[in-house]
Amino acid sequence: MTLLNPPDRDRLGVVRTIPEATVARLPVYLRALTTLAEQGYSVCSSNDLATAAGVNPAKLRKDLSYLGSYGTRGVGYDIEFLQYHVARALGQTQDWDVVIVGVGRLGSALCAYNGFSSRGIRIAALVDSDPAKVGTTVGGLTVSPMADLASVVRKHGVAIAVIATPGPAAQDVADALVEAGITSILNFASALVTVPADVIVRKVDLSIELQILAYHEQRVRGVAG
Amino acid sequence: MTLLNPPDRDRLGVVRTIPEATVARLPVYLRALTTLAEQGYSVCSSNDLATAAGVNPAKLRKDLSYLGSYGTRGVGYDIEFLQYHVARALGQTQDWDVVIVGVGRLGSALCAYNGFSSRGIRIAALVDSDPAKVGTTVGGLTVSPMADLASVVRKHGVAIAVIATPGPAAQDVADALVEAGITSILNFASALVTVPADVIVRKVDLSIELQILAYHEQRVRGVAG
DNA sequence: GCGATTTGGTGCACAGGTTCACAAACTCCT
DNA sequence: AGGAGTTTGTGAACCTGTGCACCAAATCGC
Repeated sequence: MTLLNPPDRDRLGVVRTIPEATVARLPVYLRALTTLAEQGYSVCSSNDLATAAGVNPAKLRKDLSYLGSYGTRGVGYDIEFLQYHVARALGQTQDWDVVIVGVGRLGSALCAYNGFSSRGIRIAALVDSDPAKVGTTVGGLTVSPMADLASVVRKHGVAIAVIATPGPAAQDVADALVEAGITSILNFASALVTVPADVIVRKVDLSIELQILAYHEQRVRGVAG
Repeated sequence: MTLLNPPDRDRLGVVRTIPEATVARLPVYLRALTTLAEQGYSVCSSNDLATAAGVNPAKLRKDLSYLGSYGTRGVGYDIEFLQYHVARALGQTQDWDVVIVGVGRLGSALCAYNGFSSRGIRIAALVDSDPAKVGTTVGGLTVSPMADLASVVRKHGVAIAVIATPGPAAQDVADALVEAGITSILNFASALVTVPADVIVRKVDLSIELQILAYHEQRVRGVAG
């Protein structure tokens, strides 16, 4: 994955890039902060937050230091203040519209998932190639045909799409998404999709996760008997 | 993650540990091999397979070398032969029974997903705490109550479980799973669960994936305008 | 047979990420 | 005001993973 755009700079012009591994943990920290806030805390130490997030305290501090210096030595982090800055770093000062392609069981489940709205994600539209599904309502949204993809994307200013179709359809869908102007794709289909270099694809594969667990089971099994 | 069991050794007694990053890619290779086989190929080079799997050829060769020396220089890999050995390394010589806890939309979607059976994964049982769901049939399986969890696990010899409940229930479910003898957990709930050191947990968080994509969108957006 | 060609296996250097350890900076108490 | 106790921010060592570049081994053509 190559990032072609120039990196962020702070007000002194110093390059401030957030490592990929850190970016992946920021949402976890944000959730942990919310949990702590709900429990009534207003300040927390790196130890508290690291425990709540399930990481090493040193790693947490280093991660947060990439965003800036938002803690106070001898005191800790102001939760609300840090929450704001982590959310800001992640781009959650605005809501991001997402289009889901493929309204099967998984697509419907995603659509009904209500953990998105509080994290700056809004399901803006549903698209499916099956004429029987087009026009039906799922989770308050009407399913549009694939032919309307480009206009749907343009209308809502959608940049992020989810592929929740069967594997064989994934590449065609990805091509259509790129054509429509989508630049970030979350791919649940069990197939590799190739896209231009300026489009980012993340892949979530349910059976691979279970296969990895099976591998570890087999390892201990092999030693035991 | 610490592996407490002694590592595998080959017949000469040499330690043969497969790096975690490699383990995570083996299922991808296996799928790519299946695709190539379906296209009529019986042999492939590391280049062919790497392209099909979307990785660097050198990385592919290094990954496969951890399993043993199953290619032929000047020729390539015999697809069927390699398929067998990758499957064997992953523990796919047997089927692995999985229990799903939480038969909401996501649990049902997982249950209906038919990519599992061909990858050595079998959904053996469904469990839910909601009395209204207990006794209903989903994807050919009858939903059992949480109280029956231990006996279900024992009966089928299940070692792997999936948590597909709302976040707040996740820790209680994880505790019950550990108590029932489960040693590998795939957690879809948006909450951190803590387990004893000998239990492996993998976490898949849908909103985190989208938040990461949103971050990258914001980055390019920030430069553009 | 033998050289040219193809292709797997692997040593090595580099990059990225993690963890430790410690100085800097803040609070609190006297 | 100053010392004791906390807690952050970060330099540095370490570890894992990646990818090049080359060696070894097999095939092919003659």
